Amino acid sequence: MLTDRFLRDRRGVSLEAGERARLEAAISTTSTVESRKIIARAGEWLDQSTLLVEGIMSRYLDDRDGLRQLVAIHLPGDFVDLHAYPLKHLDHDVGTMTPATIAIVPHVELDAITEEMPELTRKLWFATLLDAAIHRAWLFRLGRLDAIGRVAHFFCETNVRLQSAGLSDGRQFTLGLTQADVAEICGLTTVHVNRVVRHLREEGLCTFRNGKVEILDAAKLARRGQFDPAYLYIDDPASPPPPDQRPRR
Amino acid sequence: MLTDRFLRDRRGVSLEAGERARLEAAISTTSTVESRKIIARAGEWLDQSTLLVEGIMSRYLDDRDGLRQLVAIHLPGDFVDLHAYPLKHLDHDVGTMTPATIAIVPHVELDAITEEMPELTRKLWFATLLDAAIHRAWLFRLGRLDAIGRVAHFFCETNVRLQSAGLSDGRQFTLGLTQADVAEICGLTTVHVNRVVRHLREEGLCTFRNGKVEILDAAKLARRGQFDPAYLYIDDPASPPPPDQRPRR
DNA sequence: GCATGCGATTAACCTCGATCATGACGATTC
DNA sequence: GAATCGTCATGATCGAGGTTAATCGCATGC
Repeated sequence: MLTDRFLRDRRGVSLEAGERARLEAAISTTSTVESRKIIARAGEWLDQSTLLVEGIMSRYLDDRDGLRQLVAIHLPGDFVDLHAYPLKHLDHDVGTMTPATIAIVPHVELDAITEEMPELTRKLWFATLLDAAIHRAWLFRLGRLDAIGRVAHFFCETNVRLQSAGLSDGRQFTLGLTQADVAEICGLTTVHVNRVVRHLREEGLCTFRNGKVEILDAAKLARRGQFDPAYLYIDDPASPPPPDQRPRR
Repeated sequence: MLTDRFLRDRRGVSLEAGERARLEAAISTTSTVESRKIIARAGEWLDQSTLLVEGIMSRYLDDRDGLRQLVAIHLPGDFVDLHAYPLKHLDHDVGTMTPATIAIVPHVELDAITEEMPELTRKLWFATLLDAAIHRAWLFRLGRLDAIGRVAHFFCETNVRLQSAGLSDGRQFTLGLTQADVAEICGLTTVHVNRVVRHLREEGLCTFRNGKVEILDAAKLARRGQFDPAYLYIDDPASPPPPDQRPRR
């Protein structure tokens, strides 16, 4: 199903079969989009949202000189601009990074869901807040890490996210991105990303060639990028949620 | 009322009287908190959220060395950790920056609201996505602006937000923050924030003394920080939403 | 009266990453 | 086969901002 990867293995909020079916039924059309196409522009009024089925998409802001700062990248299973449902106007552009397959969900369908299925509504709400949590990790990355740490953190995050989508084995994965893309994500220049990539390779942490990332030493890479996957809210039987005063569940 | 400033003058989503009353009724307690206190820690399980009535609060992530990166500051009227309602666990700490008055809303009340009032639910959802939009502006700030631009952008944003809360006249406002706080927001050192503040003063853009900001040249300051308030979704009869293919309304 | 402490300020020094430039390699097009 | 373009690679130079440290102003407390 098109929604199979949506909220997969997320702590406590994975969809029930009925909920998934309802969401699937909300899809009006699916289509393929070529690489590097703009799907939605900042300020546009939207009455539908986009579920990413295959490929990689991004959201970004432009500066005065036309340079971009990516604020999110989206992987298969992500509801790319679900936040357009309550917001209606986006504050950024949305585009593809690679060829992509997308499914369209009209907002009128979401109206129906929010009227009838409060539990599913909370899960959709959760999905948009997961993106916000990733924004916060990116803020940490840009504000507190040096260039090497930023790239390391980004690779760690993407590895975990792709793994939960079943698209990485945890050791290597294909990311259709160039060094210039990574630069726009990490707030660096492509020249410097190139040097960072070389450094990471020489230190035996990871390699990045032809859009393919290979993790050589996951622990060291995570340490270098101060990466802790807790903010991704992924179910992992091996690492239960942190201790706290939570009632059992 | 305690909720008077919540979603005030936000494009198309201000609360109806009945909705505001319902939210007001959802408040269980109010209390005052002293400055620099932690309200919630990362990972904790939460069954209530906090509406900020008076004062300034922040959300932040710690790096390995104990340095903090602020990911949000909250002003009176903000529903500081409403995102804890769907998320249950936060990925960051929440604390006060100044003495504050807060109102507590138990999640069971929000359960009831989401069951019975889908329209209000969408507005609450909107409020959490507004915070995400601000996250994105902060990402732009950290990723694409230099030190002077970052501080300029932050002062512009805060001015507009405080103005919509009725706490700034657009020319000057009191922000209980130190230069060190601004450093944690802008990903800089306090020493450099000091240099930036001097520069902004010497250039006649704004001053920052004793936690008070005075805007000397709003247009120049906005230009220097590449600030465009669209992402704050504030109703402003003087500046209608950007042109697009939206059906009339 | 003095001690204490926080925040602002300023200087000296140095590093990280930007900028500018050049070239290699492979894929595409004509 | 030549030309073009996107991506990767690498060197040289420079400047924005970090680091360290010293000082000052001012409030608070004893």
